Amino acid sequence: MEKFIDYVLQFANLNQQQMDLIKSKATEIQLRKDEFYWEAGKTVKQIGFLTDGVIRVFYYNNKGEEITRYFIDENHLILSGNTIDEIYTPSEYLSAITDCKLVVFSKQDWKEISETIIGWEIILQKIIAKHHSEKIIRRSKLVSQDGTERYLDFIQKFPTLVNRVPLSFIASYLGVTQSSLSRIRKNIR
Amino acid sequence: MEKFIDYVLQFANLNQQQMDLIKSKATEIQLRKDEFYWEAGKTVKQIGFLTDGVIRVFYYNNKGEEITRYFIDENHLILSGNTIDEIYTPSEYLSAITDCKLVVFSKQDWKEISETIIGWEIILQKIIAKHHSEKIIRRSKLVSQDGTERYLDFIQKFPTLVNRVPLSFIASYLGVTQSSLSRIRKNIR
DNA sequence: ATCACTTTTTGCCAAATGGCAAATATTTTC
DNA sequence: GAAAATATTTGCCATTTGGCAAAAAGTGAT
Repeated sequence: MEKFIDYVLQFANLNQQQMDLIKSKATEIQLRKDEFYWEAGKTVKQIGFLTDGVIRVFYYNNKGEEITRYFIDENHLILSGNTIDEIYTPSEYLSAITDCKLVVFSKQDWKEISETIIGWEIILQKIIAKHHSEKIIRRSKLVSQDGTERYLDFIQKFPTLVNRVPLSFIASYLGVTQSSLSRIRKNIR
Repeated sequence: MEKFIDYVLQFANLNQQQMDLIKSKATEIQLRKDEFYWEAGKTVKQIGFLTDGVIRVFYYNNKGEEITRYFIDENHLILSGNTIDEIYTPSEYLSAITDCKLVVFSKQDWKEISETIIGWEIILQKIIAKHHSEKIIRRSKLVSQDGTERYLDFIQKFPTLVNRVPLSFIASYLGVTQSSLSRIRKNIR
């Protein structure tokens, strides 16, 4: 819970009253490994903040293969697609790679909280825009790199994920097969 | 000019006064083929809308290779990075692939226009978010596709670009070499 | 029409990656 | 701690892509 308050404090000042409001509206939930947080086609009714664990975002391509689009780790808002919209139905899945803890707010409560924190709405837009830009840059870079470069880039950018995320998911994220990534790893050592 | 008004009308209603305001603030400019619209490191002072032509967005990777990140064609706002911020200095280049016509607004005028159109600010955020999401999805898809799939996807999504953009830029965008793309093209026929 | 210049295609071969299945290694469960 | 389940590595070979340079095709100016 404190983690979420700290997160917000990075971007806006909060007085005691605001903090209390946030705390009163927050619900802490847990996900066990392999549990879904979102499923494609099911409307999302909450805004979530991940305090512990790792979640992966994936979809099925037209060959029916599961493609990992990215990972979310602790201390990040879950902002896939247009979650913030009042009604949002994702076209992809979010599932827990490890056991997870989250703080969630109903959209109604979230709205109420937003309204009491001056400028929060705009700040949130900027956070989203920043996340988006980073993802675009990150995905774009992959395209012009070979497997080894992609992997080196990955471990440099997400050192804390490497040991918590199965190889197969990283491979999918990087757009190489699992066996290729295994060989790439071997060559690096 | 009318093209820009039409663009805005897709998202918001405008009365005569608002249209006149927009017209009075707009400046039409032209770019000749290969001219830069933005250069990395040079602060952007305008908001631009492309009415004719094609622009490509590119950067240099760590090997010094020019990587095309995407193309912008007519009737689109130029919204790379956080252009909308008051001060924005891009880290990439935008250059005209064909002769281009644009409508541009100084940031000051843009702000003034925004303030007279109710909800415009929010609508703009949504447009940006939508553009971003599309780019993320588009780039992500590439990663799990081979060259042929990437190219087929490209011509399906951007049929009007294929004949106006040199092969080498498309190849760079798709993350394959020029000669590979040439062979891919041959196989498709 | 010709020349100069740019873009695209092609040939040749090397390197990287994929596909599949079996062998190892690691983790989980009882 | 052993058995079962899951994840990773490896071997083998086919396919794809890259790299480089030359040839061919296309474009534009005179």
